[in-house]
Amino acid sequence: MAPTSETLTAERILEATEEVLRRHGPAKATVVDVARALGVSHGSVYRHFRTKAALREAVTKRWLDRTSEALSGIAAADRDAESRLRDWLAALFDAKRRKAGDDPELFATYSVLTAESGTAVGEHLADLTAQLTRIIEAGTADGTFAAADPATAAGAVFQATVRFHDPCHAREWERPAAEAEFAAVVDLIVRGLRA
Amino acid sequence: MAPTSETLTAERILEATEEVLRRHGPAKATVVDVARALGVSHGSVYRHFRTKAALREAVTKRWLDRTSEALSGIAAADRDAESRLRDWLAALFDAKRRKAGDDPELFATYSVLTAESGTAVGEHLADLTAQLTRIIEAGTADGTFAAADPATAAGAVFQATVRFHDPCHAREWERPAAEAEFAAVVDLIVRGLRA
DNA sequence: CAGCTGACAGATATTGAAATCTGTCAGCCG
DNA sequence: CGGCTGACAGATTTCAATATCTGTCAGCTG
Repeated sequence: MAPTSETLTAERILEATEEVLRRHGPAKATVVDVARALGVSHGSVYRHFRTKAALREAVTKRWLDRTSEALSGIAAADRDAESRLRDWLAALFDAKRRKAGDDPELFATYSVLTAESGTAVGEHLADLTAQLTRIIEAGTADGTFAAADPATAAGAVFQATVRFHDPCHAREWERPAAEAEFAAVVDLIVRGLRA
Repeated sequence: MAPTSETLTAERILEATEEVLRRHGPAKATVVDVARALGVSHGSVYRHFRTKAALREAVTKRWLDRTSEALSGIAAADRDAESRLRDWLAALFDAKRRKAGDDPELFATYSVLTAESGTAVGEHLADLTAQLTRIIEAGTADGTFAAADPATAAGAVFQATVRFHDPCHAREWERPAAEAEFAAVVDLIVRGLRA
């Protein structure tokens, strides 16, 4: 807000961009707005990010990475594979549902950003399925699960729960039945994985 | 096109509306266009459908019903439950993917219509899960499947395959990996249902 | 001289006036 | 008399003029 005199860094630009996106929404947030918030000319912003699209993608990546990190703790926990899988899926659903419910406008903003993102979303999804793969590998090793190919199984689990983590289904997460529907899908999946 | 002199019926209006939607798309299709195509005044259309929204919903319902009918044959076929389930899911995916691939504009049109629809889509989904429920009930009866509550299981199966029939995932149906991903999800689900 | 500025060209978005559309209804026609 | 028409009010959409934005770069400044 008040033009700080610290050196202009990519990090500061990303913070200002998040703030501008939060205030103006994805359609009206401009590079000029970001520069104004930082008290610099918009030319300076282009010194750190080649295009507006690159700036938006960097903000998106930061946001996605925060989710990945929160979940990786559960994936790496020291518990039986089935509990970890259930907790991980529940945590993913919960995080998404909370974000969508608490601040719908901000969530809509990031939904637009992820839709226009080039590689950031793909990498994020690859990261999440890698976490799932680790859980299923552990379960296969200790005899809980029987998966010929843990990576394929992880992909199937991820896609079978798409309704509970993909933004395009956000509208349905608020319905009272959502919790029971989620439980039914997870039960079906876990039974499908068991040895 | 050429103003026919047959009596104006709801059916004829629906056909003309489909044609206008196909030509102009959902954003530009107007009631006046439909009336013009039929060679009548737009006031006459309002004699058969109270609002433009009701007219659009009726067209949507017709379109959805055609899908339901095509699938109900498979659901009622005289074969073992697991084959019927696999065929039914494959037929659903195939029908959707073909529609989206063959005429993307028309598919986009109907995606808009279903998104704005009030009850028609809900009824269609209820119809499809009812078909699934019948298959799973049959499988439970003959010992193939073990489902405490076939209706709940059917809902879970339907939602676990959402990625392969919900229009909001249409973009992903064209990717080469889609077929293998579908197979993996169906295998996981079928294993989860088995006794 | 490294980093920032601000003017610029072409692309995109906003605005408000004019055109079109939705939904109604009094009256016409067969 | 039942069904259709066409004019109408208010809402929505279109269109073109205007303003703003993106991305570049020559030159300023500390």
